[in-house]
Parts: sequence; structure tokens; C-alpha cells
Amino acid sequence: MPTAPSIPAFGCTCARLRKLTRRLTRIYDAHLSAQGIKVTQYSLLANAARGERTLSEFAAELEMDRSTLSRNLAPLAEQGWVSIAVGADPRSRSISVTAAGRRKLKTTLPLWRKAQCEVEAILGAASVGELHREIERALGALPTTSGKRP
Amino acid sequence: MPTAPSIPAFGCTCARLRKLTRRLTRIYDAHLSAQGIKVTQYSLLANAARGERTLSEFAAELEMDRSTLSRNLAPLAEQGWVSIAVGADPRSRSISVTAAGRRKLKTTLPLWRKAQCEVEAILGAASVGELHREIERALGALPTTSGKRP
DNA sequence: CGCGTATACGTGTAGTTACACCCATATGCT
DNA sequence: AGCATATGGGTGTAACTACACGTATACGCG
Repeated sequence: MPTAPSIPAFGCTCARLRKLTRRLTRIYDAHLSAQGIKVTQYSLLANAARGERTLSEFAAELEMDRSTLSRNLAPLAEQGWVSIAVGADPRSRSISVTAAGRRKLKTTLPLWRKAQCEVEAILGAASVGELHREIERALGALPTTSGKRP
Repeated sequence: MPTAPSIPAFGCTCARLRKLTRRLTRIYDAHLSAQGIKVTQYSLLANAARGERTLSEFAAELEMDRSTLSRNLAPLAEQGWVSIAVGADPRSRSISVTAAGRRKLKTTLPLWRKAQCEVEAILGAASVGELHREIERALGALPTTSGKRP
């Protein structure tokens, strides 16, 4: 274990990350708002388009609580962009993107692209690349679940 | 502007960042839960301890919506850790940490430290340093507000 | 077949986040 | 002094997030 963490709270990695997340989310949301969708919903939709999966599988991929995903999908289902059907196992829910969802993705992609490009233009491609590398490294190394299972 | 962003959505900087934030938040929260406090609340408390400020000033520093901060402070005020008093300008609210809040900070610091150290131990100090550098760089460059004011 | 356990979700509760809008007070100008 | 405007906060609404707990169905064993 390292001797000591940098600073008592102002250097909290989690807090700094949350702050950046707030900033970035605002930027993306501002661009996407013209299409009445938020970046969280957009990426949920884009991820769902990768193929039909059960709620649990989907949640595991996103490392999101099942109940969180369930609730986050609700507005998308209301808009008719995703379908939440009873799966082979009747306890399960099969999540898939509808035709309308695919259309929505197509029309919102340019907005997302503009947001992403704006960020890359401001930070520079190199910086964004470095940020991504560090994020991926962290995602690859940190435990998915905060270990405490019997 | 860069030619084109990396990938249609799976490489979305915002989404990757949000995923990492979820992971990290879970780790910190797991450590802090022994003291019945969340990392968001802990860092709010730690930040508040930097000095008395009005709600607006505090919100501006954290780049958080005033209403968000107001609601996030409510549970801390209920626990008696922060005081929300009427300021010089009676419209304003003066936020400060109470003695109980300072005690709480003292008792929870070791838990936060353990979380921070665990992260540094897993990722390596160099990687955490690089991550911080990139976060700070981004926070320094990106616009605070998603520009759209008359 | 029937029972115990494991699995898949939903609900309750609580906190985080932001936007739109409203109310009250301060401030500046005439 | 009086009014227009600006500023500081709160509320309504909605979405994101997770944990604890409950319900229903599947699955394996006797």
C-alpha cells in the first residue's frame, strides 16, 4: 500500500472524477437536447443496439445495478425506442432496440458526434486519447464489485 | 475541429467516464459505509470545511446546480454536520461546518484514506497521477457552462 | 412429484443531478 | 420614493444511481 494519499479530500480521485463527469455530461446533454435525449439515454440506446440481451446481462456489461438499468430503460421504452419483452425464461426480460430506436439513433448520432468533436477540439485529440487510456486502464484494473461476498 | 470522433458511441468519453465514476463511487462508498456516509457527502463536508460561503458561491466552486447543492446539503444539515444559516443578504444562505461536522470529518478521514489508498495500490501511484493530471487538464480547458447565454 | 435453493426482476427508499419556473429581496435609475 | 431589473434560493419534475428486500419462477435432489 502506498504511504499516503495526496491530499485529505480536495484531491479525492472520486470527487475530481465526479466533477469532470458533471461538466462533460452538461456538454453532451446541451448538444443532444435538440433531439430531446440525454447522453445517458443515448449511450444506453447505442449499447442496446449491439444486440438483444437480458436485463441482467445488460446491467452486468454496464456495471450498473439491475434496478438502476430497469428504471433508466423505462423512459426509452415509453418513447418506443427499446422493447422490454419477457424472455425465454419468463422471469427474465429481453432488451432490444426497436426500429424507431434505430431511427432515433441515426438522427441523434450527428449531435453526439458534434459533442464528442467539441470535446476533442477543446482538449486536443492527444489529451482525449490519454484520458481514454487512463480510464480504460482503471476500468481494467479496478474490481467490478467492491468485494464483499461470502 | 478533428476529422471524426473515434467510434459511434462505445468510445463516448462521457459514457466511459460515467462508468468509471460508478466503479470508483462504489469503492469509496463501500469503505465509508461503516461511518454511514457516502463519498459525495464526505467530499461535500470536506469542501465545506474550507470556510463559510454562500450557497451560490459553494455551488459555483463545485460547478453544481444551486438546487442540487441545496438538496445534497439537506441530509448533512439533518445530521447536524453543516449549518445553513441566513446570510448578511437575507436572501442568501451561509453554509458552514459545525463542530459535529468537524468531528465527523475526523472520524471518517481514515476510511476515505483507506479507499484512496486502495485505489492507488491497485492502479499504481503513477497511473493515478496521470489520471489526475488528465482530469485537471480537462477541468482547466473545458467550458464550465455549456455556452448558451444571451 | 415435492421441497429447498438459486436466479431474475420489481419496489421501496434514499441520495445525486439538473432544468424550468416562482418568490422574495436587493440594487440601480429616474 | 418608486419602479424595473437583477440576484439568491426554493419547488416541481424528471432522470440517474444503488442497496435492501420481496416475489415469482426455475432447477436440482430425494
